[in-house]
Amino acid sequence: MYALVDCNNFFVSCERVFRPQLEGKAVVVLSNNDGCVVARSNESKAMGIKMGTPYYQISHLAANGRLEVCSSNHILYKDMSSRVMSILADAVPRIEIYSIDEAFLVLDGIPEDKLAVLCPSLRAKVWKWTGIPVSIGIAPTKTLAKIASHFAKKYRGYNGVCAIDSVERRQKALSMTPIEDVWGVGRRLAPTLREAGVFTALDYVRRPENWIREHYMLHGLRTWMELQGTVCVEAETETARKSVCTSRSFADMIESEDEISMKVSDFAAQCAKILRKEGTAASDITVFLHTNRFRKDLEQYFPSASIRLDTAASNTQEIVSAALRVLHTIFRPGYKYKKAGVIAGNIIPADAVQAPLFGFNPELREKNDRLSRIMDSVNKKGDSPLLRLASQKPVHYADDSRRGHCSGRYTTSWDELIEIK
DNA sequence: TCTGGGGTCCTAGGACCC
DNA sequence: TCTGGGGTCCTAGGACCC
Repeated sequence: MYALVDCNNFFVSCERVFRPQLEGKAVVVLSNNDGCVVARSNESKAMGIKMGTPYYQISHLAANGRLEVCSSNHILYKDMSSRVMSILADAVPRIEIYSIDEAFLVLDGIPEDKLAVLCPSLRAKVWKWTGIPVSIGIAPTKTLAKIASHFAKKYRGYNGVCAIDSVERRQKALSMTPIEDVWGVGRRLAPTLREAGVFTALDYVRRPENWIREHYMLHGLRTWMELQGTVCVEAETETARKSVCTSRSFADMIESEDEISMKVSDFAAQCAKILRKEGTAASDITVFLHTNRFRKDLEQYFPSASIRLDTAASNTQEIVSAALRVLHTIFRPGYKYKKAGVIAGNIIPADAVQAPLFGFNPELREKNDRLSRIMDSVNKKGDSPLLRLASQKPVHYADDSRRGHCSGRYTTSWDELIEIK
């Protein structure tokens, strides 16, 4: 059996832990630049505010006091997440952290009588120790556990824990689950399924295997089996990540290549820092630019290009230099850019980097790597890097992202940063 | 005026090999 | 006019997830 533990309205719940006055109120958490809604309390959901709603469309609600607004505070959310996850990890032999607010518990080998008390007590413990409310769904497959957790969240009678542990319960749950709520059925598939007369998860499993295979291929077949209780989405083995991406939308559109270069340098430096932290190196560097897709009155341009380094790298100098070279090939003047990003791909363990036979300068590589290590040790404190390349954003530049409603760093320290300043 | 960020997997089709 | 058969690998793009 699997249990899916899902934190309720996670970002909002994190904010509420430290600002209890938000309890019972309609609250939303906004994305970068206070752009759009990424988390909602039950009260704001009830007001009809949808996920992804642009903030400017609901800002009047905040102005007249009907809605509380928080800018996103990922440092806080990550810390709260690790607290929740460590409690879960202590309780069961095996846990797979699926996202910042969700984890699958692998319940194999836990006797049934213990299972019945484990999940409710775990939920109580997380609540008591962190202040985060969670819902738990228990079922033989991950896809069914997802459905069970929806029920646990939606109906108070379950007290936050719902198990799909018999054929009858499964049938009932499937019949009550709209097809678009099934894990693996997204925005694109749901409308075509409905057109084909598939409205619920039960409709879906009643279709013959061949029909599923023909229209939805391997992915659809897996979901079809999982919904019937056959495990297809296996327990994850710990896999190394394959790419790392840093990208941002800009509060204001940017036209100059110099200014974009500064941003791209920062993004590339951030990717390099993550590579080093994880003990890996990348050899594919991709840079992309976006104009503002919502401005139909402006010329649009969405370029992207990559280069492959001869030798996988993780030092800031080489990654940034590669990113700037790529940027120069795609940048075209005359456009108003709204977003840029850097992706470092083809990631390998740092100790598996192979140098090419020719054209590789080990002394230079060692020098670059050492410099990056030194930068890391100096920059360790605080989150605004003190040492950076000249191509990056100068230290005296203001943080230009919009974050008008940010909460404090209640669980992580500012002291080191203040000391440095 | 104002619209997020970061991932994974799968498939089709092209490039290349003999 | 008419142009094989079989295989692998890589990549771009599309779908999905949170």
